[in-house]
Amino acid sequence: MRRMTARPANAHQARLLRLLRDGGPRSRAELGDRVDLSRSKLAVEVDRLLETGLVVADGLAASRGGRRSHNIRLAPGLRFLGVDIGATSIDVAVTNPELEILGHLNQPMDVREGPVAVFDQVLAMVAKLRDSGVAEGFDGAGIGVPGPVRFPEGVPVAPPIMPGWDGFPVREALSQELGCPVMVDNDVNLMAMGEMQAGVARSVRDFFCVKIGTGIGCGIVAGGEVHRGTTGSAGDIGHIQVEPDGRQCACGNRGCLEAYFGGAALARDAEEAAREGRSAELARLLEENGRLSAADVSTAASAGDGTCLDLIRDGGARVGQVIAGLVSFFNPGLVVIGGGVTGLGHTLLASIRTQVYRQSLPLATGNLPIVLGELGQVAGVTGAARLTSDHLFSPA
Amino acid sequence: MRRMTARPANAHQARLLRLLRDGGPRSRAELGDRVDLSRSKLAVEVDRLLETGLVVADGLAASRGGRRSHNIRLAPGLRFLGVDIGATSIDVAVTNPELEILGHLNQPMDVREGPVAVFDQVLAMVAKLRDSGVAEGFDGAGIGVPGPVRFPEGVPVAPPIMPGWDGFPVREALSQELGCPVMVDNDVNLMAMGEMQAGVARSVRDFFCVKIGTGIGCGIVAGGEVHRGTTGSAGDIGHIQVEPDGRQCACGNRGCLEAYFGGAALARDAEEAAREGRSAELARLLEENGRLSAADVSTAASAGDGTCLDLIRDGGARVGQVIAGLVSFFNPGLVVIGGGVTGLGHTLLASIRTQVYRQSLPLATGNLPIVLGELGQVAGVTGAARLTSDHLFSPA
DNA sequence: CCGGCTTTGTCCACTCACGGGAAGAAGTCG
DNA sequence: CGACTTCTTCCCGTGAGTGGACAAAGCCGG
Repeated sequence: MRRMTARPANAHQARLLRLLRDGGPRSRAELGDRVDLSRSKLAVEVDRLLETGLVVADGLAASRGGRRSHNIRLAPGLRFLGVDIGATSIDVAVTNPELEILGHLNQPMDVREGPVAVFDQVLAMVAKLRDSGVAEGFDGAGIGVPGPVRFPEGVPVAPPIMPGWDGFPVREALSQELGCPVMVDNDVNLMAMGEMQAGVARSVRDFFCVKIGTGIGCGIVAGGEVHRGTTGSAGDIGHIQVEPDGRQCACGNRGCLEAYFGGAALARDAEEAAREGRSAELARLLEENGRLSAADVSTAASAGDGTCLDLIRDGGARVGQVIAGLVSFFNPGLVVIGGGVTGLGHTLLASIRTQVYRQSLPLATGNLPIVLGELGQVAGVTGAARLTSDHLFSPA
Repeated sequence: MRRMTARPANAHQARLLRLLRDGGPRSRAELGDRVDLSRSKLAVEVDRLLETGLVVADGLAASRGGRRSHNIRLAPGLRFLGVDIGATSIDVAVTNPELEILGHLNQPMDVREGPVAVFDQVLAMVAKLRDSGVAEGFDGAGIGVPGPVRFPEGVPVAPPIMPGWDGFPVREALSQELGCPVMVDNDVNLMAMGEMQAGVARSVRDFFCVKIGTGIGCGIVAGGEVHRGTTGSAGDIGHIQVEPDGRQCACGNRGCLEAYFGGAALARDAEEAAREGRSAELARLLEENGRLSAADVSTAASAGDGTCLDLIRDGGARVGQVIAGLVSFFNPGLVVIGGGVTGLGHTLLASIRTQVYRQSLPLATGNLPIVLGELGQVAGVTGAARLTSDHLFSPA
């Protein structure tokens, strides 16, 4: 099953490949308009790409007033695999060379079951996608895990919520199984890359992406590049203190953001509210399922449950408080909110916005959009595919 | 007085110039070891640099076992000017091409007197340095101002503590007066560049630099590059909230960091303590001078005054609280503390460290040095010179 | 349908950057 | 003083890249 996908031989070829990826098929002439190369040079490079099979000719382009040009597109058989391992579920998707999703699967699974069980699941899902006919083999794969990663080696380091994964050679193992190059990164970084590729953050060079799921993390993009930090733990904002001497947090400290908001905290608060009789709706749902989740809060809130709306507003204010600080520090051009709890939608967003606009200085917030991510569940896998293709479409 | 300093013609020449700047004079052979160029190519580029006068031959190098090599150094007549405008004082310095300081002046001055008055002062100081013989003209100048700057244009934008400077064409005006290219940046960014050039942050690629002076700011370096943010206000951490519904701050919000710590807050707290009779030492100093400053607190603290030590410890804890959050977010490899109040020294540092190490996650703090800046008062001007030479030593 | 005009693709000769060999200059060391 | 090493210069071969010329292909008006 091993594929040896060719790699561009130089920066020019890499540039051309990325243009074709992000802008779709184009004529040679249009490519020429975009890159600063002489016509002869361009012809040579395109010919070489055609030879290696990375791009193919694809019919004639529309005329621009003279002789018609031949269209060039990325080899349509190229396939990228994106895997997004969340705390409680796994997403797997296959994309074409333009990073459009051809097939997508989602399956609940607790990451704490450990790398072996998770890998089995991932491989089963990959097999299923393969059987559905969208791909035979892969030219590259990207995988996101919910914890810090030593990026160059592709190995998780000291991940708090995924015991058993510390030091597990994710890249190595997956590359072995799939027979293609594999990139490993933190799931929030991939979400940020996804939104940069196909979502709200297209053409934004400095932004961050707050993912509120079971935990809370943040992908940082500075100058168009993902900032991973010295040990790969940049963006780990779930344990920033929001309340001195506040609630006990699982990490051992007190008053962490995650002790007040995020899927886990929200579920706990909801159960408490249900038991204390503060919300009939929640009590009913608790009775029904035996336990409550963030989704239940979302449901009840849309049904107009006041207690739930308060929970969301309070949580949004906490997150907003943290984001306000980070906005002052980083001065981004955009803030994206994503992750599982985006079901909470505009109530949450409004609450976050209020807090940020009130607390940060006008110069930093003056023209700062705070928006929900566009890609939802596929942000991570899209980002994974982007990371992979960025790597493959760079000089060998 | 106008000088037309030559610029490197290509990236190779720029590389060589920076090597000579940061590593001092070297032989052609040593240069060859550092850059990936053939002997012939290197010889050609060095010859061209010699022709333009940017570098000069300078005697013979020590033998490495064979024929002795000719030393090459940057033209010793090159002069960079660094200007650091603080809230309450101005620093001006002249450096040689290796960015070593040849002459340095400091003068108290309130930035609120406006750009015209400040410029007069700066030009007077420059003239004084010129008269002292360290320079005749300048090949480039860098200037730091205590507020956000639109970097490409070299213009301050909406600076809270320097009314009258908004939109003042600093680059334009200074360039006119000095007859050389001028770069303008935020003072904390320059401090960070200074520490990166000649201080504790040499060879660190991701760090930030917290400057505690009258206000509190933070220079951010990501991937070896200063991060300025979308509107140039990145690092403006003085108004991050540390206490919900806390003290009223001059910015209109409540509970800002600067309402609790920094030169202004410290002076106010000290005067209050003196009036309330909590510190005999402070009361004496207040009587003597009519008012108190951060420096007085420092003096009293070294004399063992308990109230002052408490003030410093409390302030350090507040700053530490903010830094802890930023460390989680950014995961730097180093945190540098600088600015006027570093006179408070190790009491402050200890307090900050305690807070950060306690509050941030082990992975981010495990190997995170938190240190005082090495350069003190010359950090800003050194950074200004560095910024300028970076610009001059890049392809035209 | 034909001939001018535009755009695109191919070819070719010229230039120039670059690398590496050779030889000479300048030192070291025994 | 001679063998060896290191550094510098000279020179030529290679190959990449550019720009112009020309051919091919299409549009459009007559």
